[in-house]
Amino acid sequence: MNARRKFRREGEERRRQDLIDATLDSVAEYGLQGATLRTIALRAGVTAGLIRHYFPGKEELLQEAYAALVGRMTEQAKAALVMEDASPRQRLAAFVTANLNAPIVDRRVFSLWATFLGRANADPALARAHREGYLGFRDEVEAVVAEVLAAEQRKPDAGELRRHAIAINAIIDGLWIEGCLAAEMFSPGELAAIGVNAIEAELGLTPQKGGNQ
Amino acid sequence: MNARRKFRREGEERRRQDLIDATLDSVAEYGLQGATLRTIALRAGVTAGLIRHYFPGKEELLQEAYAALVGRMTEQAKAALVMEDASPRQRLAAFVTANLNAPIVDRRVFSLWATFLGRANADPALARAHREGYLGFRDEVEAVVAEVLAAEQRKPDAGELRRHAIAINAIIDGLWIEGCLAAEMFSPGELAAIGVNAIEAELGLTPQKGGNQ
DNA sequence: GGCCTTGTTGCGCAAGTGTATAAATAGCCC
DNA sequence: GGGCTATTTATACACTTGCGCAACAAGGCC
Repeated sequence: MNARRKFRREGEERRRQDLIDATLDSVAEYGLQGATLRTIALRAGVTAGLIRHYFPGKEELLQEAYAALVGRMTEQAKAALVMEDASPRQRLAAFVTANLNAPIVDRRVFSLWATFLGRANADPALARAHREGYLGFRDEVEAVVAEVLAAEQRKPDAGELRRHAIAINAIIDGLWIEGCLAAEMFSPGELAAIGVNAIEAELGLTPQKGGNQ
Repeated sequence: MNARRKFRREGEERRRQDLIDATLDSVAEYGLQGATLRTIALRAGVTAGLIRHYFPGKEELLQEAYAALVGRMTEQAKAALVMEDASPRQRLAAFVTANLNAPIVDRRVFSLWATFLGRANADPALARAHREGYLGFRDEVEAVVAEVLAAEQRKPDAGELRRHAIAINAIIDGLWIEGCLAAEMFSPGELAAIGVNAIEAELGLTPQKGGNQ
């Protein structure tokens, strides 16, 4: 009796990923305070002590988890931009639509985003991780906007371009938040439609017949 | 030696407010995990045991603190709407401008907002407090938008009005976040100008000469 | 001024935390 | 199949946490 628990050895990268995923799950469900090493380990199917074999401490685990989250979010968001043979305007619309539907609009992701961002004030490492992801996102927006306006024969100066990008970024972020916090208040696709309309109005694009395809 | 600490008796309401303020300060500075009863009490200038004289437990203290925060935020936000002798369009612009400048655009407030919202997923009481403040805000937006459009002789149906309010709310929220997280990236008044422009574009208002007063 | 109420302190406690470390065993190499 | 090693478990530890409770004293009341 009192037999020692059976276990399997996993590859290093696999185990690290499992621990990071378990961390994100725990934070999303119980918050930062509820995400203890024991909770995380339980969810990952290991014992708490193992975590220190892969991470110097809890803080580093949390930082890596946040970095992973930001990485996945921006990766998914940008993925919608790689459409070949599409007009800039269509690509912008597709980008907005992708960012205002599942899986990006998601309560769990929002909960994680807010939780970590709340600590960014006190933790420079988290603040940096956020800043990098955010600026990358906005650069992407600015690039597409430039293409859209160029296709319309318009030549905005740098300041105008920047202000458009800021506004469009705000529209996407704001709608994303509304969708995450109260998904049941919107019909499917409604947020995306509102977003595309608002953004095309911001850019002064003339509405296309049939709404927006 | 070992003298007992001197203290003053405060009025009940005053002490409760002090404790709530100390709680918000602690959460903003150290996050939810760092906001321990002892930290809060230290900042309030009392000992930890006293907190239980005013609140059933830590959870209730946090909930009341969040409710107080939401109340103050929406109160400040709505205050900009009570301008007499101003056109609806001017009132809308004033509302947007007020929401995109200090003291509403503030790192500390954002940190608190994000921290509590991150836990709203798991804590229904926090979720309710947020929902109430949010819906009140959006109703306010919708009412002003209705006035603005009426002044332009336009008669939007309920759905159109709702979509405008959603978009405008998103613009304000999104710019608010950008401002809170990276205030140094924007010149004074820039965010408000971007917001007013975006919102007037959303509503299809013709630009007024001299930009927006 | 002395008493009485109750706001307030100070201390203790059990539960839970992150970390340290020794003991065990899974799985590869030969 | 028998070691070797590094992954994994298990346990211990010092510390912090929220909470309970008894003693104390501040300040109103007579």
